[in-house]
Amino acid sequence: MGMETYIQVLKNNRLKVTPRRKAIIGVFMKHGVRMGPYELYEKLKRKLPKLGLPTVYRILEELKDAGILVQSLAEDRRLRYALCACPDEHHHHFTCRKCKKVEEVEFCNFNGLSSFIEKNLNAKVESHNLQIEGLCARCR
Amino acid sequence: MGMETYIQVLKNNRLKVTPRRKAIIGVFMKHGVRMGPYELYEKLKRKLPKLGLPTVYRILEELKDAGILVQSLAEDRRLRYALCACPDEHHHHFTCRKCKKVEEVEFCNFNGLSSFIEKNLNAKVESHNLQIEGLCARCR
DNA sequence: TGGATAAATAGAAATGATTTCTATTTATAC
DNA sequence: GTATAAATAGAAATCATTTCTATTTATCCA
Ligand SMILES: [Mn+2]
Ligand SMILES: [Mn+2]
Ligand SMILES: [Zn+2]
Ligand SMILES: [Zn+2]
Repeated sequence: MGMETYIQVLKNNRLKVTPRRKAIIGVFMKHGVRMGPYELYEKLKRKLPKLGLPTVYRILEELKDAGILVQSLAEDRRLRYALCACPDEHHHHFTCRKCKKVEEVEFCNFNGLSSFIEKNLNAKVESHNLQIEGLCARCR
Repeated sequence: MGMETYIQVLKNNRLKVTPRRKAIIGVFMKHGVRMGPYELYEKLKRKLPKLGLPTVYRILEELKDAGILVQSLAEDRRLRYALCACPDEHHHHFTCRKCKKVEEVEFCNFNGLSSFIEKNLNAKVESHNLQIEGLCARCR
């Protein structure tokens, strides 16, 4: 997806198209990697010396709500975000342990899981969250 | 599993069998529910008025390392722990959104997932974490 | 094109879960 | 019982995240 598409998503969500928001999206587009608020802040403060860390936190949250980013918690329990190409289709993400690249995984055995639990526990599955880690093609 | 079994696990891990450790295990055995450090602290301070919150944090971590508890992060991003009956077998856990009961789920399509990713991304899957939520048989 | 307006932002400060530190207590081995 | 290392309480520190307020800015419209 190009920047123009993301700008349109911002507009659709009544978010102003600001230099800060474009810059943050730009960093994600450039690196294709999972990043935390402070990492983005560090990467951007050369270009935007007056950028504030709370602004980064807020923008990341807004971009998540707009469906541009997905949020996750890394093993250090801190916030991470990554671009998500198709937030409307149910899918998961694979993250490389070494380079942090995030790739879409269009595979999910939700039905099998759901019917197993339905049958064995007589419970109703309402959501599931799957985080997959490993080594990407380059890093393996 | 009974308390005696857990006491043996403590001994196997060179952890002393203290009233605090037994009390924390006891709360989990009694409730079968996912709990956070502060919740345990509150439940225990009648019986153990001198209990300190840092002690609860430390014991929970130790019990996790010993394989008695599993750690997770709830949606509020805070620590939660639950008993795990068979830490050696790969499996997942189902948590009831309403009553927080945790049940074992001996279902996992790891092979399918792994070979999908291997084929499509040419990546190597090293770990996955699946959290399943819904309503248990009683609460649904 | 410029002014009005609400949204966005910076910077300082607060928050609060979690961790660290140190003196004291306690479980365990002998 | 005593010695020992492990465990604990309580105070304090840490630090990621959030809140607050004054200022700036993107957007809309005359
Ligand atoms: Mn995605
Ligand atoms: Mn288990
Ligand atoms: Zn990689
Ligand atoms: Zn329930």
